This record gives sequence, C-alpha cells and structure tokens, in this order.
Amino acid sequence: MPELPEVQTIVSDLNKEIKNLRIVNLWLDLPYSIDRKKLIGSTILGVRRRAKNILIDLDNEGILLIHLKMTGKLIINSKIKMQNEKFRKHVHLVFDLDDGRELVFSDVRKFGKVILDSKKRIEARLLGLGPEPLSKEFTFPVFDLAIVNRRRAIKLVLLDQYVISGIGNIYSDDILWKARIDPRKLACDLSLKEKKRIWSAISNVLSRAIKLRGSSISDYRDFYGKEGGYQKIRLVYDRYKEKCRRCAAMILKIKIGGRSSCFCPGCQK
DNA sequence: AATCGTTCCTGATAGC
DNA sequence: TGCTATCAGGAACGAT
Repeated sequence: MPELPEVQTIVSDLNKEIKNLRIVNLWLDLPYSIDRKKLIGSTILGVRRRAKNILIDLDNEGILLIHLKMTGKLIINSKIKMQNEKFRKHVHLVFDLDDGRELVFSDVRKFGKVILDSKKRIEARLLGLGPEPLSKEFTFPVFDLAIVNRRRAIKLVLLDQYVISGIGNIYSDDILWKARIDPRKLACDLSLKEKKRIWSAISNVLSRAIKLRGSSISDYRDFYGKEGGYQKIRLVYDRYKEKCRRCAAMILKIKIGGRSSCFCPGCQK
C-alpha cells in the first residue's frame, strides 16, 4: 500500500525517467477522467507529490493526478513485464511516450484514481490537505496545532490526510511504536512530551523508509518493478504474534476505527 | 464542525 | 481436497 515513502520513491524515479517526454498516445479500459484530446501531444514538465497523490505537470496548463490507493502501480514498460499474463491482466492505462517507451498503470483492486484537469482545479482539490510531514514547515507547533483537542484515537488522527498528509497504516503503526504510544490513546489526552515523541518519530520513520525505497509488504513495487527495503526492518506493522523488538512482549493486532493496528501492549502506553 | 460507519474491489489465506 | 468466509487497504461519502 503506497504511502508517502513509496509515492516519493516513484515520483523521484519518474522525474529521472519521463521528464520532458511527450505523450503520443493513450490506451485505457476503465473510465478514468481523461480527455484524450487534451492529453495527447502534451509534454511532461515534471512530477511532484502532494500527500499520496502523484502530480504530473503538463505543458498545456494541465495536471495528471494519480492516486495509487492500495494496489495501483506505475511502471515503465519492459517487454518482459508485458509478456507476463498475470501483470497484463491488471493493466488499465498505457501512456505511449515519444521515446518509444510506455508508462503503464496497473491496479488489481481498481481503487486507483487517474484524473486529467486544469492546474487550477487540481490544486483546488488538494487545498484542504494537512501539512507535509517532511517539510520545513512541519515544526512541532504546527503538529501540535493540527492534533490539539481531537477526541479521536491518535492512530486515526495520524491517518487523516486532512490533519497530516502522507501517513498510512504501515507508518502510523511504526511511528506510534517508536514513540511508545498506545494507538488507542485520544490525541487530546497526550502530554506535551508524548506529542514531541510522536512528532520526532514521524520524520524519523518516514525518512528512513524513503532511504530504503519504501515497503513491499503485500504488493508494492517501484517504478522499475523492484521491491523496497523497509519491510525488512519494520518496527511493529504486521508483526502480529511476534516478539516486540524493544521489550519482548507479544505484539497484538486490534481494530481501531475499522483499521487493523499492530502494537506492543508492553511498552506502548 | 468533528467524527463514525460504509462502500468500492480482488486475491490471499484462514477455517472447516 | 475443496469450499466458503474473512481480511486487507485509502478516502469519498452520507449520517449523526
């Protein structure tokens, strides 16, 4: 499930690989909101990330917004990949580029979103999103203000893109383990010290994950089809019934607001 | 205004 | 072995 580190990895590689290329054709088999006439012939100026959205800036004042949701993948075409029947089955979009390669979007569960719209309208859609946790603007007071008085489990607050952007289920679990906080604890009940621990765990965990090119726990793959490395060193996510890396208690899995949540009952208070 | 539950979809796997 | 039920997940949406 692509979260900030996975999306950032893909965006960095897209910038290396497809910048300044022209889109010369489009194939799709799901009703994505893309006007062919506006897309074909446009040139890619660059690729950015906002929250978990991939934004491809085009030279015609348009932006292609791609949200991978759970199983969306963006892959640069390789003949080997496309000959693989299992992979081809879930390909729903193919952008032909003017260097002869193809930018391929596949999505097993079909939750992914791909929209072409004007710069103005795409940016308007993204307006309410919370601050970027790895930006300079994400100081402790900014974080504190975003979560203060919220009568919700801190786990759910961290997952809310309109509070802080980019964190999903894997990294919210790991952040709270690192900060030694029970995920069920209400945000409004956290002490200043606890909030500071969470704030510093956010940048620590996310930047470590970016260095390792994300987590391939279920089916995330990068732009080249390769796995990330964070899953090997993950702190608590999906370690249900295993021993805590810190206190050796058994990791529990519970539901919080419909989300599965792994934590250590021994050292997360 | 903030929070909660439901929904979309498919493949993997747990349980019988 | 083979079937069915459950689970996984982000975020839009409607209800409270």
